[in-house]
Amino acid sequence: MKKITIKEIAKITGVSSATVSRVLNDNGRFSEETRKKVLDAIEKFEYRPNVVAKSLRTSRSKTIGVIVPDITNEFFAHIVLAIENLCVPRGYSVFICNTSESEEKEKMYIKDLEAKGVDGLICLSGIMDVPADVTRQQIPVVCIDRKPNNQHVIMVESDNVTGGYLATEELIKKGCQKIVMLRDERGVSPMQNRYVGYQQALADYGLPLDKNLVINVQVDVFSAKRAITELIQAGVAFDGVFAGTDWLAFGALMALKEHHVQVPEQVKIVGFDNITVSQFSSPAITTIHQDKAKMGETAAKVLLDIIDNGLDHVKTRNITLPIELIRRETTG
Amino acid sequence: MKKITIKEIAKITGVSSATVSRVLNDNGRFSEETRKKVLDAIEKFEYRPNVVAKSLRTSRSKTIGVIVPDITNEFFAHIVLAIENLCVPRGYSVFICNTSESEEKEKMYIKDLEAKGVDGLICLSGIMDVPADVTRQQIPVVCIDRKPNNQHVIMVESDNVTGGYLATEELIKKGCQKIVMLRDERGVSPMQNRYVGYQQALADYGLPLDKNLVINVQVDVFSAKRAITELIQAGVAFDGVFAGTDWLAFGALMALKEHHVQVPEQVKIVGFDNITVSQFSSPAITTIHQDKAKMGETAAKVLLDIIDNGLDHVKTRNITLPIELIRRETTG
DNA sequence: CTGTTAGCGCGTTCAT
DNA sequence: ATGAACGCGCTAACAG
Repeated sequence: MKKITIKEIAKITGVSSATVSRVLNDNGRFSEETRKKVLDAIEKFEYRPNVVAKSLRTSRSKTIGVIVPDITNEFFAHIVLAIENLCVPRGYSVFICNTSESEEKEKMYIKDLEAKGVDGLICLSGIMDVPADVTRQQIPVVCIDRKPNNQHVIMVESDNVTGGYLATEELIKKGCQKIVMLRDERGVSPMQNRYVGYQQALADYGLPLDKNLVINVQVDVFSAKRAITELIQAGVAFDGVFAGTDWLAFGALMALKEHHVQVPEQVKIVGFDNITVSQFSSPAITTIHQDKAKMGETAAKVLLDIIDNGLDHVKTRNITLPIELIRRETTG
Repeated sequence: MKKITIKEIAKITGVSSATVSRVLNDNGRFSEETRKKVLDAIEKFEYRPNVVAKSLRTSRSKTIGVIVPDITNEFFAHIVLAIENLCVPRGYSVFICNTSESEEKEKMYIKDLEAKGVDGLICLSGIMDVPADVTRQQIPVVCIDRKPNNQHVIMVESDNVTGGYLATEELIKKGCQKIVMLRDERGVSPMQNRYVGYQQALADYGLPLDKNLVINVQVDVFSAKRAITELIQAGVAFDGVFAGTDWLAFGALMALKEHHVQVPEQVKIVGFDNITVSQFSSPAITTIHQDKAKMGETAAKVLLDIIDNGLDHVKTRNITLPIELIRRETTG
């Protein structure tokens, strides 16, 4: 069965295609009678506008692109889902693009999305800056969880400094004196801010900053496990771990359990993100909750706002979302 | 900066737009000299073809749609990632659509994707049948992990019967006599097949099928936990649990731990899927590994094959992928 | 090897 | 309130 076009609907109803178009887009300048006729025919013949043609004509694709490092990462998946849940009801479709943490892929995807004529872009926790020739194209861009150098880019992130502070404070208040921090070796901005919070808390409570306890790791369970194992084997004394992500916290927990270090009795742990692993591990991991849904929703809202009303219309270029300490067993 | 078009490249290089198009698509019928000229101009002016116009002209969008119940579900996320990893290098983009398990949304998305002119569709573990008016449109459809009624739909799934068999057999061989099965109350086809395997194994080893041990639950941790808790409280005797998914297995484990039932000493557990929760829970859960990457990859491969060569070209309409028993601590 | 022409399906003047 | 005509950017058929 061939697809039916606007022209055929016009012929069927005995009006011109222009009129059908007007009815379709509710542009006025048609009588109630013709509206009925046209709508009936559309219903009857199951007409669907060809969005490609529409897109070519209007040069608006009603589509946005999302660049994400890894969709199998629960944290990102929740954000992406929130973006979609906001955009689709407003008539926008979403291209989700996995970069697998590859800078090259990221660049490739952005160019590709540009060629596809997306109306806007959301970049999640990306590595590189948004290419200048993209932003020059006037395509609105909103970044989540990453500080780009481009000035004219909007940014949405959690209050990582406060998060780092609360995490560290919790450990201190529960009696920890020597607190390890496990952080992303790449020194990305969110992790850097968590580290700032860590330092502030130590300072506020009169604890020294011991650089030997600040460990840079790759962001995966086993790197964390290895790092903590090495610490134990080297005989380094510590009684608390602030892990930059829940997976790092879990890796730390694995290492401690394996060496029969009691958690939380001998060592306490706080993670970051509040993803399921922290909820369901045993003992359950105290963590800093990031409102992933809100992050995605906010970014999408701002982006659609820019698309509709222009960049100048937006007041705040840096949106910081509150975080929350979730107390569980590892600081019990 | 305005976007540059093929016509302008033509003017600049002093050839016709048709020739530029030929060079662009490597369609032959142009000299090496003009190729150079055109390519240079393209490079210099950073020309990018307008894929929307191309799409309108060729009525091929180089885009496929993926319908998925929930992208935050690790199992689905891995499949989707595999699909994308296969499609993108072959020049196809992927629309990922979350139905949130809603039949209405699923229907809506499929119509939407149709209007967008996707070249093909992959449906993941969907609830309803693919609407007839979509398949009538000749849009190729491949389903993963779900048995649709439509005859002309290709199907990719794990060998769930064997999976159910191996899971149950493992429990039996480790000494279990009264094996609970936790399964999806909706009776979807993959789960049904796992149940068939469960029955076969029981029969082969001369164990009776006790309907009281076959429990229908919603597919989430807490439903499983509740179901097992009720079983314990009701004083039902059992020494093994075959859970239809790893999350169900984990819920069962939670309930058993809470009631101080030793796992695996008193009750053994086998899950299904092999996702991280089974790997990292303590004790780690024995499970049936599904090759998610392969599932996504296979479905995508077949779909692109149909798009390129037509449906008739495909030999097997039902593709079954092997599974594997992963022994861990819950059957230790 | 290359240019001319004719749409793909739609929205949008500019008429009436 | 409605229709005719044009063109968005591109590819395919035909002519040379």
